[in-house]
Amino acid sequence: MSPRGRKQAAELGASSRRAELLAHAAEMFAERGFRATTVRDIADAAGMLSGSLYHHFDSKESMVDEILRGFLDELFGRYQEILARELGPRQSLEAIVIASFECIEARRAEVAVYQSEAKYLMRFERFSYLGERNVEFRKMWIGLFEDGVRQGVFRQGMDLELVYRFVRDTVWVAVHWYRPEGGELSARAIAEQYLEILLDGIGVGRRNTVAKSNG
Amino acid sequence: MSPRGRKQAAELGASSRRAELLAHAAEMFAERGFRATTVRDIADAAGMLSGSLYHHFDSKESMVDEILRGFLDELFGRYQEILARELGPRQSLEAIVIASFECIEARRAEVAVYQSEAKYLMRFERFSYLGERNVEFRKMWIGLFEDGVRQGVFRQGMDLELVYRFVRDTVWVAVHWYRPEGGELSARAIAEQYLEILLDGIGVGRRNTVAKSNG
DNA sequence: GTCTATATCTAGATAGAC
DNA sequence: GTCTATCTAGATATAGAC
Repeated sequence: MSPRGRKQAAELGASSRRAELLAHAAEMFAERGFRATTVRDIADAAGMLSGSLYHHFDSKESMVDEILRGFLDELFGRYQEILARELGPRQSLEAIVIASFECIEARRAEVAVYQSEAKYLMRFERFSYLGERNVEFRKMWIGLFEDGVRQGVFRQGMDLELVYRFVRDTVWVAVHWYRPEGGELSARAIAEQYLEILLDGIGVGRRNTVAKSNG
Repeated sequence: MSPRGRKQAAELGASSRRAELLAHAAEMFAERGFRATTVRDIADAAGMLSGSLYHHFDSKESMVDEILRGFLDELFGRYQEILARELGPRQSLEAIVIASFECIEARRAEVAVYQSEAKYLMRFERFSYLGERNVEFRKMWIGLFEDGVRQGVFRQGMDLELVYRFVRDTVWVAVHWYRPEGGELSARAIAEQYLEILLDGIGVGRRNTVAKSNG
């Protein structure tokens, strides 16, 4: 083997070990939470001792950082790509919801870590990008809804800030119960059912019968 | 003051101190998470030293236990009460959603603790009641939706397990952003907007236009 | 009922041998 | 690249004085 070949193999070996450690870490951060997971837990899962882990990462924080950056970059790229296609508000909404559920399917652990730890981590300067991403995501969603209302495909008179929060939350909390392995429901199938509820509602016919509050 | 009066005052003092400590604990568990909150944090907030806290509670676990039991008992009682009124599926749904948002308003910290810590705590025997409550809540919701479909007020052909999860999640995750103090939106006002989305959807007219998956 | 002092444990992280 | 050994900090919890 040439020196170059050896070097490449070594790098591949090192990076695959890194990836393996990250995968274990993501799984455990998702399952028990970031703070409840010890570096010993992660090292154990990978069959090494905690000291050895520091050859690959310089802290537990660096691990969660890498996990979150990777996930957010991909997700944001995917959303941008869909919007760039200019399908119109309704089809963009559908594509984005489907992409989100597919993301849950493909990167369950990462999504769960983001979902349950972002709020806590955001307070540290190192993780300020989490807040920035939130702003971007919000702008994207609200813009989509505004377009939809303007074009007459979404109802008028809704509080779009609320709509945004409901959609965002409902899509992402699914990560806590969605297990593609066991059941038969594909990400697409779930997305379709969800979109049916979101676009048409669960009621039969239009109502406007909820008693309005006095205040 | 009579001996009896003194005893009552002492008990009242003790129990109000307990309540105060629990309130601080709930606030901090909600904000930073159960494990990230130290007994020192709680004691500090109440203006005492960590050792003194153990005069009132025998462990940090006991504190979160008391918080969750109190919250779940009240919430479940409230739901039962609404169902006992036999208002029919649609009005029951509306009343339960409104009651849930009111609960978020009135007991924000407790709801947040339940929301973010139940999954972790459930694995310990001491907190097995969390799992039991989940089963009861699920039975109640699914039953409500089944009645509604049977009576023709909710659409047929929906996966009610999915509907249940979406409703449950959307209602409860609101605790992470809903701050009644600042804004003008009352719990009732949010519940109404939410019910409008849930019952009628955000789309204009019926569609059935989501491309069905091939699988 | 609170304080002081401290026992005990567990965590993240480092240094140097192999 | 992994192991052994260990440092340091911070956590829960306890005991006994006041």
